[in-house]
Amino acid sequence: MRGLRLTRPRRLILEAVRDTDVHPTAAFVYRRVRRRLPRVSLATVYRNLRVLAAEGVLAERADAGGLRFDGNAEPHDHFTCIGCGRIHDVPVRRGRAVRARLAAQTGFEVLNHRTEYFGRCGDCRRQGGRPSPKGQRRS
Amino acid sequence: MRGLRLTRPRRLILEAVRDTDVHPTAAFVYRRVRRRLPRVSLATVYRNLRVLAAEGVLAERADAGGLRFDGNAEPHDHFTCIGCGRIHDVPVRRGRAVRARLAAQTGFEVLNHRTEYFGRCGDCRRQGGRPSPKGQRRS
DNA sequence: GCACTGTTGATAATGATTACTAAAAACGTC
DNA sequence: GACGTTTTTAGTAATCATTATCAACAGTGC
Repeated sequence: MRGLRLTRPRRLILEAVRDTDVHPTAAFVYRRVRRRLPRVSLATVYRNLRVLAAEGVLAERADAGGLRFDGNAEPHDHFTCIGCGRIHDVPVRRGRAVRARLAAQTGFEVLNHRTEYFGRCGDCRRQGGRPSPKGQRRS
Repeated sequence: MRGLRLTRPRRLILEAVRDTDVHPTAAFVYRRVRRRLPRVSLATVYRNLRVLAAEGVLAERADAGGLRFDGNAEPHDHFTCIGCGRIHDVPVRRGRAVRARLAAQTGFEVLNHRTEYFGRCGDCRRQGGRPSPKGQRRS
């Protein structure tokens, strides 16, 4: 984290992302930060989420519903439950081997890769039935 | 492809997606279709891209720049070149094993997974240097 | 032809994200 | 701690992608 001033809005934004496990959207972070800093601006939230992501303090990811942020900046994969919509972190799988194989097959230089899993989490499996509508909800 | 009328706009939209290798956005498809059907509406393009994706004729995917469509509806992974921005199809890797392992570790039922690779394609490697700005361009 | 159903084009509405700007805060220097 | 400089902020307008609405139209079967 090179020269990066930790102003109060910035710190609260970072804490909001880290203190939840929902891989929040900007709107979610905004609602959270507003509890402690009611006059914060939505633009400030967006701006700082991008700044913090550029610094590598946060990770940024796009999914079907838009932009999401992740307080865990270490490499890891994601599992999205189609029942409740929650996104869980899962340990990243193999490293070099897959990249080397793809490179050999295609001539691409693979610098990075990320896997997304989709399915049903333990809770939703126990409840049986099909995905509840609330699963589609954004947060 | 169950009962799905192949109207002229719909057919042209499908062809536009299939006749390119760029994994186009809706705007790109719109521009293409307009060449042959100048009065087509952007809403028609969006509507039918969704319809065709729902039918399984096309695949829909979200990335940092928004929605993209893929004429290849078979399971496969993607390699995104950070140099030129192009997205290449790559064969999907192993199937069952990885899902089973994750299920055992977490209790999740994994129904599907998808891997995104990032790196530099053959052309961009040969040209050396760092990513060209045009790489960020949308199409 | 006539009723019925699905599709279209045009445009308005929505929602997320970004740009802009004047004021406030943080900093370094004296 | 006042002063000039730089960064950051709040507030708001602007932009952009996507979706909704709806009247007109086309296709089908009777």
